[in-house]
Amino acid sequence: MRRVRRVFTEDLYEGDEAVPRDPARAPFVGLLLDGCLREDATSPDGERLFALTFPGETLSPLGPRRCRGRLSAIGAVRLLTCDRDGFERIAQAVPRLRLNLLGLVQEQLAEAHRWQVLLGRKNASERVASMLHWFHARQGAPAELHLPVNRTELGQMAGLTMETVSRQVRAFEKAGVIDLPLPSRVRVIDPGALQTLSGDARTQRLH
Amino acid sequence: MRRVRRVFTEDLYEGDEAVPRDPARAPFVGLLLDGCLREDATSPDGERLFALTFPGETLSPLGPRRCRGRLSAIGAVRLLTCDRDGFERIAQAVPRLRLNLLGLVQEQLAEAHRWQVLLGRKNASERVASMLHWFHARQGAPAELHLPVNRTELGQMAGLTMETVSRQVRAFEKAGVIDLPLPSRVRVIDPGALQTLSGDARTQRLH
DNA sequence: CGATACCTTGAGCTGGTTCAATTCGCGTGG
DNA sequence: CCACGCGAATTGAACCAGCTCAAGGTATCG
Repeated sequence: MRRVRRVFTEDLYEGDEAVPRDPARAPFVGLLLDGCLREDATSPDGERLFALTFPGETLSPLGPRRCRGRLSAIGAVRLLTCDRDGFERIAQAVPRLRLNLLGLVQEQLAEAHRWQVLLGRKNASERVASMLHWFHARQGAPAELHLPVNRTELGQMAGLTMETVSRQVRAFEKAGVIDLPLPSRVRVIDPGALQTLSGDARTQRLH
Repeated sequence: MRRVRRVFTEDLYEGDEAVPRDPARAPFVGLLLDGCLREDATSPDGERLFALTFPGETLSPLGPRRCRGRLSAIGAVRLLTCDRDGFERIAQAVPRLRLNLLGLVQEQLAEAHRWQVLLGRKNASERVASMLHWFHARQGAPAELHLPVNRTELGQMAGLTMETVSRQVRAFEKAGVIDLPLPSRVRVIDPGALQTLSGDARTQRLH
């Protein structure tokens, strides 16, 4: 444990500050302690929000392809990081860490596949329900879930327009599944209904 | 090299035969020598084609989430595989292999992100052009690209119906970008046009 | 030849986009 | 405190890309 603490450093970022991704300087692995991170992909027509990271989630090492995206802080961020050399040093002592590292990337792969299903097979209502349900679960199922991004950016992640996102969110509010004291604050009244609306309740139950 | 050959085994599969994925028995890493593999995801409403593997591409170890999908052969398949124990043994001798293993999973992550962009941001024409262009490149840019799956399955991957896939493919044929001696055989006349039509030509060039 | 499985094409429908107003939350200055 | 302004969210209405449904067309095989 002492060894781990020597190798990891706690980095602080302000809102909109970029987290370095250049393999030489960037964190090799990271654990998000506080705040949110956003990953923007650079596409031919400007940047678009691609993924969010919530507290307790990890950053895993990036392959050469992945570096194209921008990673930046939303609000104040505390990030526990470790560079490649540091990781090599503790991995030498604790070989099991290498397997954990593989698991980290695999978890991201699973996440990417969930988005693939969302984008490939779900309609607008299911997409928005899925996002709300995922974010709610990933934030530890709080009474009030915080949306760290606006409707346009939710739309970018789900492949929808801001208008469609807004309509679906309001529909859930009218249906009594959520309450919206503010556009960015969502009180989840019925998490089960959200999951059902997301269209993958059965898969979850079968496993 | 001799050590590698002792650890890897060459497995043969027939068309539609399933490749084991149980983490205990499944190939831990694999190199596809001949034929094609398909990966089907089990969703609430039946199985759907998720991804294809072409000769020369690799199979990487699966996280617990990923095992839900079915991996099976399309036609006659030669697969060079290695189980977890075998991998541990040679990795002990050749530490660099561990990093390559990570790179393998990262490559899959990059691929998943390409599909995420396709499904989230592209229209039908761009999706079909992207698929054709990717498959063409991954098969080594042959004069005649082989589509190992039917229109319905192309549609499942791209989030389109078989009819839309058919219409777009015919449109490319009429535009003189491809030729279709048979529905499953695509002579790529103008690979550059395919890439332009796919909508990510600029990104490619910038890098 | 007939059967089968896949592909193609057409016609209408519709979910989601687009475009164009409002409306809301909130900081600012009078 | 209230009017004002601004950015985001919401709402409405028209439109259209892709879906659905239906009717052939075509390669392959026994």
